[in-house]
Amino acid sequence: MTENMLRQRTAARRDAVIREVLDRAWALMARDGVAALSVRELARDLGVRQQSLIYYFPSKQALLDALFADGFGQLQPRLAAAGSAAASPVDRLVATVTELLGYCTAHPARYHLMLQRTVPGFTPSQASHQIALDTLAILLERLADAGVTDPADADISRGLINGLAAEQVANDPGGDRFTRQAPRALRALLAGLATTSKE
Amino acid sequence: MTENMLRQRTAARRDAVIREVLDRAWALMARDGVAALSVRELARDLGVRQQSLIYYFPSKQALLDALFADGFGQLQPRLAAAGSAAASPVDRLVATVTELLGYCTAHPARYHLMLQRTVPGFTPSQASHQIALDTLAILLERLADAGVTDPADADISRGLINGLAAEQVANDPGGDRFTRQAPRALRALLAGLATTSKE
DNA sequence: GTCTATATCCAGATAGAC
DNA sequence: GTCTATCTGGATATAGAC
Repeated sequence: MTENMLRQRTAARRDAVIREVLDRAWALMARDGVAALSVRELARDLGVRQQSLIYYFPSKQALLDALFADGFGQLQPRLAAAGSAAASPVDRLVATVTELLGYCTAHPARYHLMLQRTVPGFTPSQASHQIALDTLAILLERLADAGVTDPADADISRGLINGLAAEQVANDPGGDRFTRQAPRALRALLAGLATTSKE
Repeated sequence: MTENMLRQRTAARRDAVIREVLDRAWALMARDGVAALSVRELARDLGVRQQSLIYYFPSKQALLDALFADGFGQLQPRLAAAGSAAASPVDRLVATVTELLGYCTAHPARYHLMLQRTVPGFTPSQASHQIALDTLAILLERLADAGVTDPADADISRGLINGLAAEQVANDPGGDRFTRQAPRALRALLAGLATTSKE
């Protein structure tokens, strides 16, 4: 067994541990809220000492940043694949938005950390922020394909999408009162924007 | 001087102290974020001991609840008065939404506490929640006057309005990139909803 | 009404043994 | 890699003097 093979094995094990830590962190956040996550409690939940986690994540900031990047790393391929069999660009946009809203409402804690971004002292690193921008780019591309090329109109559309997610998570958690309106809301907005002058 | 007059004077003084505490709390939240507010720091800022504030607010929860109610108590008359000189129901709706978005972006901390509601352990009391509902009712009434009578369409409209506020506060704080689109966005959505079937 | 003193608990981070 | 031990500082809340 060469030294290189050993290094691969230990690296793989390290990745597996990190994966488990992130999964447990998501679970705790889902249960108690994003702001309630403490490294101590996470460690207790994992059966180790708080200090041992520092070996993997040197600070709480680093842990939150890893979670942020992890969330977008999961969301991005889902958005990219959404509506691949759609009959029209608008249908594909609707499918993409439905996928996004499904993710947000199924995982309110992720929505809070990744998109709402009101977690106490947290700001994503530049690298993690880039992953978020790349993911947002998918949505903007689908919007453009559906005819929303004006940046102002894209901002409006983003607002509607984010707003449906926000209302859903805040005022009907676990339900679909707001998100189920997304297809009609989007089609109506697109139609309205196309016929409403910019005064 | 009767005992009753004395009681009034001391009650007035108590109200004045409470007013000052709330104002300083809003200022600190605006500076450091809602979640960062601590009773200790607030007391330090006011020049008293943390324990003295408990005389006015028995717990941090009570303080946050008072702030929540105070914010809606200020917002409600502003919304009620908005667009009183408007030429049409739609114009009045636009004026009301503009007022709301102006409040949210001028006071992101209030938006966070009152409408975003992701403050660690905070849930408003039933009484405070009612004030929030009464305020929301003004917006719903203006929407109905503008022709949005279908509850589903009202939900969609709420989503758009809240979403523009959320995007503005999160992605262009201090600017007006999203909120300035509100009039066009609203008019377009209303027009679109009126002509888009519910399939 | 405001204070001192204190209780109790929790957080994140560091040093260094093994 | 994980541990024990410890540091440092923060939080909310209570008891009781003045």
